[in-house]
Amino acid sequence: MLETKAQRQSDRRAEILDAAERCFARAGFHRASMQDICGEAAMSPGNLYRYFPSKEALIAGICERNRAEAVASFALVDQAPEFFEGLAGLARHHLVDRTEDEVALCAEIMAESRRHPDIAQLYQGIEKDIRDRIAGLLKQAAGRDEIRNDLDLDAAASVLMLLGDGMSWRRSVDPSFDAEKVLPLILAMVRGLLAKPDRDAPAHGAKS
Amino acid sequence: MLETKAQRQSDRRAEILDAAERCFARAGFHRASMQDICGEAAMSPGNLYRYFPSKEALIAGICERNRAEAVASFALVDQAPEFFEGLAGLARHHLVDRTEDEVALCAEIMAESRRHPDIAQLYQGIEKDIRDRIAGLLKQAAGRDEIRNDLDLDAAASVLMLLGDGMSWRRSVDPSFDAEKVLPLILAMVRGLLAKPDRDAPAHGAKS
DNA sequence: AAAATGAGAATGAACGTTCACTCCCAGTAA
DNA sequence: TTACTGGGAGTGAACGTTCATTCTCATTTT
Repeated sequence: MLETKAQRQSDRRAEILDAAERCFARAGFHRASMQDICGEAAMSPGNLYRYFPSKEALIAGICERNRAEAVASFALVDQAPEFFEGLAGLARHHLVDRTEDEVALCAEIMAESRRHPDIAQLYQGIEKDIRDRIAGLLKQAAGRDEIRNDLDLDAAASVLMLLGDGMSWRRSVDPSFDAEKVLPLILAMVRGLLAKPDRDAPAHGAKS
Repeated sequence: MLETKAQRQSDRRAEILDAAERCFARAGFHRASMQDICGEAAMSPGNLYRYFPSKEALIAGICERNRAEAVASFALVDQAPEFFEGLAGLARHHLVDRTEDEVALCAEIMAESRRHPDIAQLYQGIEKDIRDRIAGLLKQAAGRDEIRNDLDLDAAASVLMLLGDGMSWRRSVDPSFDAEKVLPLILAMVRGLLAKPDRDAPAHGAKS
């Protein structure tokens, strides 16, 4: 009884967020009006406002969902047999397999976090979370002797995040960008940065 | 006479663009109103509209200026004695030396180009220009035998641009990001990607 | 005088949000 | 069964505000 009530509410909220995601990905935050979202969600404004108190709350809700998803993807990588393999899987998952809409939405959130202080705080929380997980990954790998141990892990984590941002942005801004094609270069580059210099790295394939 | 007229007009336009840049960097495109810009430029709306026909035209004007500046910075690098040195200089100029406002503005333009088709076209023109110049740099370096010659230059150019975007975004989104600290890692990484494998690369300094 | 330059109030559209109201249905008393 | 009722779900017109843009008129320059 009570359960189903709460469940229904939660489902409805999820539906609304789905609709909002579509609108935001299509038109951006500012150009997607509440009316648009209401239309997409097949719902009147008044009713929508019973589930979310403001447009900003929609954005926040979407952020939270993304965070949950990001965290989940890290859990998957933790189980990879070897560090670079896991990293490659994570990169592929985040940067190649994502749909246009997901990338667009991510770009939108990043852009928005530059202006709305509340969103900025939320987003930076997520960033910190992700950064910590990356640092954890690196530390673990260093412990297992899979990467060089004289690295500034903090700076290395920054580099990895920066690469992620860069690929994500390039995808969302440059229609001719081919993530699939560039990813191997990136991974080779990262390997060069992180791998122990002892075992001489093989030449990365360039001519196909 | 006629010259001074045109000059005055041009100066006035530049002043307005300066004011608009400040406003846009501070508040973003959508939240910076024309009134704000008028205030910053110490000018009435009616008068401002005599110099620029729309808000979008302001954005376009700013884009053009940035393009001109970017092109100029490439000319400087072309004169560097050696490829990696030139690249490092370019990176420093674009990613470390830039002011907060310039980075913010760049982010704003990128975000806006995702929305406004006209801006998108303009921005992609600039991107293409820059990409061509990077490709030219790489080709030249390959010709001089300064970098390996089995590279996919197109993909390598993508990687370099992606790194630039990534650093730029990280700067504008993450206040704790220290470009100065990360740049050496990035450069070492790029060197690993581009340099000829013959001469064994020295270990990049990590522990400071 | 004529043209260029400037000011600032006015305009109209778009937007997020609210509010008064309707609809639907489970529960219950007759 | 039927009639009543309380409240959550849902509606959509309206509100107040903001904003880009335009209009009208004053001032300065040629």
